[in-house]
Amino acid sequence: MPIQVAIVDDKASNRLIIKDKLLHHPQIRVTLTAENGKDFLEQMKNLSPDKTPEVVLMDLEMPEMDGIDAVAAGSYLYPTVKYVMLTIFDDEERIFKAIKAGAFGYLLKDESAENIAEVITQMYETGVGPISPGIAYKMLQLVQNNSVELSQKKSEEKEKTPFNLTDREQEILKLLVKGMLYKEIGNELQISPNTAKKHVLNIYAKLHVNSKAQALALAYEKGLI
Amino acid sequence: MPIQVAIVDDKASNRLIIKDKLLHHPQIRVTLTAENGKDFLEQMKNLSPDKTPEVVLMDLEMPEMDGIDAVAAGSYLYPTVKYVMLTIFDDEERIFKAIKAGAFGYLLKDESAENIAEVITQMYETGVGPISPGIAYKMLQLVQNNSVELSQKKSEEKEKTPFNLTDREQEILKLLVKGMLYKEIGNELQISPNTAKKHVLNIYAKLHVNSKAQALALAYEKGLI
DNA sequence: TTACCTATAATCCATTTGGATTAGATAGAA
DNA sequence: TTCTATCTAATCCAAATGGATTATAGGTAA
Repeated sequence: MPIQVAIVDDKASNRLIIKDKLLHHPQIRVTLTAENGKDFLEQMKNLSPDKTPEVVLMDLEMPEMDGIDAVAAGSYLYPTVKYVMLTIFDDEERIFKAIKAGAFGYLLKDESAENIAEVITQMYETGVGPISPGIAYKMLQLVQNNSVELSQKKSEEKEKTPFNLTDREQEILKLLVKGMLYKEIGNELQISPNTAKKHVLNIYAKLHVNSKAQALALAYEKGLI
Repeated sequence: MPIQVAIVDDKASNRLIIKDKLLHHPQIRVTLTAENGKDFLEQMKNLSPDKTPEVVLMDLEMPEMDGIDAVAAGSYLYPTVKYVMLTIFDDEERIFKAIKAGAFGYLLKDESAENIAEVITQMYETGVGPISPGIAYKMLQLVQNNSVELSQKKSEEKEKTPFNLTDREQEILKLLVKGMLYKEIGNELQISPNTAKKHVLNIYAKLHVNSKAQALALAYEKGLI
């Protein structure tokens, strides 16, 4: 089955050029094109799940909604999709922002057909595309200078569950903070939505809050998740 | 002139394997091998300057002195040398420490000869190596999950409001993420709760979400707040 | 065994939210 | 001026949520 690819670019000519370049690669099929971030998100919403692209080539600069915002929303709404930023020149600053927003690679638009195809394939298989020296250098500097920490803590014995949440409750809290409905949580955990709700209300009681939004705010601020 | 490379690994077999892999690449010459960090530093001290390696492939775990300490000292004593960490498995924590200590690249030991050679070459030419997909993935996750910022804000350049939220909408998003009800938001801003709701729904439309919880999740994860 | 906790599930009811739509006021751009 | 964007506000309706309560089953501790 070919890798399903979406192209998001405001210039029709650019979409065509890239599409053409990929035409001779049978393992890749362009199944969706959009002319800006908003258009992309709207089309995604009305798409049957089996048509969901695996890799999205996303222009950085576009009217209505640019590529960074589109990736930010897209990587939240469709976390399995891999986003590759398209740039004309090496716009490191914005590429970096895009990575932070959830992009996993980038491509220069005038890349050869073979390179584009290879990046898409690699992206699909390994989860990341090649990182240019410039971006890698930036990331390294960042890590060397900024006090970024790995989310370790593996050393601590059993992490005491905050607020005495049970394992199940913690599990449900994780889904809760993703913005899921009772229905969806129940579905995810193979339990009745009523039960999911009961758990959520129990969590509220333990956290001393009384709404999803409050629970999320607390969970995020106190790092419960 | 070939790139001069050092290999530091406590297992003789590992040193041999890597050396062999590089044997067929005439542009690379292994000029120094050491079996631990201490050994490496001592050999470096007694080396004529023209024999100084340009790139050092450094194992992480070694007796006497491990790779992290060796890089820390080495990058101070010989700042022009590029240090590439060798890992068998994905040891995030220590790779990370090595970066902070001054390493500029990472390689999985079972990487192909071609990939190792390419990393060394790029390391020599550009200062950083194309990071292997596994490590790149980790770096990306790191950058994505930690709210790190690029060094400065590049002069002025008015910061673009994310998702084209208006000032009012941004103001309301701030209250939203505190877990407030429409009623409370309206009260806070001295407007009708209906108006507050309208704003909130407008925000949803711009973020392409359709619930408070989703908006909060997106806002928190993408650092809109 | 009894008592307790947890996970499961359901029901009733009031409140809140989300979606769609309409509309007035104002300010700025074309 | 006309067009457009923004902020304001309201209404109707359906869906989701929050609160309270009841109930069953399994496991654990006293």
